[in-house]
Amino acid sequence: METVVEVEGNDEAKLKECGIRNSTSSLSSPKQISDPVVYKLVRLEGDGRIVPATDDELMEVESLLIDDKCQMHIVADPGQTVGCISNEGSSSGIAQLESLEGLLQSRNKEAGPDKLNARLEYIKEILQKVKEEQRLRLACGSPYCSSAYLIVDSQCCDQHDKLLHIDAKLQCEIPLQETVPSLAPSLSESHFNQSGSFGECSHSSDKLVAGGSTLSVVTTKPDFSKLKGEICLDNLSIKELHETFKATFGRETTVKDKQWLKRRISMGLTNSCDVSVTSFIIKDNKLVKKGNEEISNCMDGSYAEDPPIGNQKDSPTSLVSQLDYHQVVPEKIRLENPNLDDNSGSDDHQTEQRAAKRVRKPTKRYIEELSEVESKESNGRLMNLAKNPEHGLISLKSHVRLVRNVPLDGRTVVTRLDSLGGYGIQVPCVSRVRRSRPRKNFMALLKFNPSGMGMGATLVKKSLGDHSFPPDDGKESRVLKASFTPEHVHHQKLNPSGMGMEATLVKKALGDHSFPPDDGKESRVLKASSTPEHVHHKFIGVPEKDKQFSVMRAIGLGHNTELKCINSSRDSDDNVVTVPTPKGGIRRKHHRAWTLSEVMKLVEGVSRYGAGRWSEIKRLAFASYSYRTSVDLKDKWRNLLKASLAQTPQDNGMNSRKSTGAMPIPAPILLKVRELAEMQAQVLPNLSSTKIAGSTRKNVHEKQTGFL
DNA sequence: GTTAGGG
DNA sequence: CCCTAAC
Repeated sequence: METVVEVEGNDEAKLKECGIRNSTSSLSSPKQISDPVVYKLVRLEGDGRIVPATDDELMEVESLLIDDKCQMHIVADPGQTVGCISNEGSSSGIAQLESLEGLLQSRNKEAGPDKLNARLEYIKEILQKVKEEQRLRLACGSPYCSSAYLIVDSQCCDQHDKLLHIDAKLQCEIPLQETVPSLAPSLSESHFNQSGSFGECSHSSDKLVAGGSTLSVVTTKPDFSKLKGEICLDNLSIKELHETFKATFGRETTVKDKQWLKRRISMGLTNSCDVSVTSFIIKDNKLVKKGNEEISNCMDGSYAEDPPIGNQKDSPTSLVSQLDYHQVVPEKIRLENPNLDDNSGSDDHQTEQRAAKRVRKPTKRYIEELSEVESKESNGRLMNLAKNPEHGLISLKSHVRLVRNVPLDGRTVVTRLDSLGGYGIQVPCVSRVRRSRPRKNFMALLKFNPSGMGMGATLVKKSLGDHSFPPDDGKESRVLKASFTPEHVHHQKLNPSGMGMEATLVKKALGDHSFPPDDGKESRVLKASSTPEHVHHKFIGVPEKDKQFSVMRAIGLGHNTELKCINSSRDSDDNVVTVPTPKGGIRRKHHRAWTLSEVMKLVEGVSRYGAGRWSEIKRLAFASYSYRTSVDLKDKWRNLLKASLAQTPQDNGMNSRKSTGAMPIPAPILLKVRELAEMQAQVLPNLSSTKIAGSTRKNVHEKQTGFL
């Protein structure tokens, strides 16, 4: 058998190429492959010798690279080990490939001090270049900065070093969904799997190599693994490792642990590059598979921790949030690259299922909340810091995580000057801009609250013209809810009322139109979330002109009426916002319980037009129910579906939980719901079978007789 | 503006 | 029901 492998002819040149090419992410470019200096294609003879590759082979490789299946163009010949190897100083490229490991070791032995120094120089250069590239890339808005990078970041538990590279990381604030070009991950993925020496958290390369059938990809993907761990660093002395470390991180280390050093260095290099991800597999919301042991390695801190500086341990919370984060990101990547699961096998099923669903990126709220948590967390640590300056790095870590969160959103990164252990450090953080509507002036609101520092203030805006309140306004009164989340300690100082201040303003819809709706819809609920920061701002800043708009109006208009209504849930008439349900819960007043006939109409509509055509259904079947929006229909259908699926197994006539207080939905209807669901569920996957589609959900015009 | 899905 | 991202 013959195998084409890639041999680098010049170690240093290769390194340069790594930095540049990596950052440009231009893969599989023929000219790169044929770069006479950097790459040399060779053929691996059956006896293990390498001979120069022919042009034909070269072409073949190119085509492989272009092929989008190239991710696994790996030649795994039994008994033959090939690799993306470095054959430094030997352009002839003849080497014995007894095993990749052996070769690499021998190669390392060749590396004298001079070579090492040169390499270190290039490490620096690379870091520089990568940073530059990333910076440029950011400027151009190029999406190539892989989120993998971020994952790497969080994946390896110890992060405080990364503070040194914060600026580099900031370059990576690219919206998540754009981060994975279809081709690149494939390549890098497999490549990554091969090299296996990913960051600190991986020991798998040992196993890979030792395992016998070592694979390799023919790829132009820059491979820092050559620099990493088992390869370059393996045989370095502690001192050399220290040098490398310094070159990589820009700081000294006193760590004597070789293993640790190697991992740190390799991670440092890795993080500066466009590294592929997915040493993790997400399964059942847990990290499993490849990442398994690596993760645990991280967790036990034996590898990832920085012994000398390190009193720090990852707190459970930080760990959790890291994992949590993983759940968000890699899944996305995996979805876009189903191939990546090739060797995971077990969760193919899940992947398929998930692939069917629309992928959502984490919501702003999620990010904000996460950020908030971390912010608090880090602040708490800051407090400790005062007493225990030695622990400074802990808070550094948490702040670094903030950085990590930023790019998810593509949100502007702001930095705030935090005082960490006496040092002023520009710490990037999510600017928690309030969402949606401009914030209302809560302070004004509070003035009306007799309790002053309201733990909670509720204003009920009474309807002025109740009778004229149209039942089918569509939008009914909604709640203005403002919650203050205490965030930073010093911020709390600004907030005299202290903690947990919450104000809820309920504004009742006005029958007349003297009260223009805030947003075009009448008395829509205004929900604003504010941190004490915002309160602070209110004191200082000039309120936007409409900032106090609705509240002021609410207060002003309501006059005494409103004050009366404060905290007095008057359910006497329909002015109230909430209404108690039979079983003690409360429900929005104007919630309209779904009547049976409505449900039936809905089911019928779905049967006719298909689930998903909510607007269609709304228009045609619910024309007279103006208070039911298409979203309502959708929600209701969802609930019905859930109910039908949950209930049918046991097959009770009615919902097993009648205590719900909700109108029980007759079994027949639920059955019908499930039927429809199944029918349409079958249709959706195979788009090819148009016949079924036509009969069930397409053909809106086709008037099937309803089911009811 | 609609739809899907999480909260 | 609400909200928000995806479409």
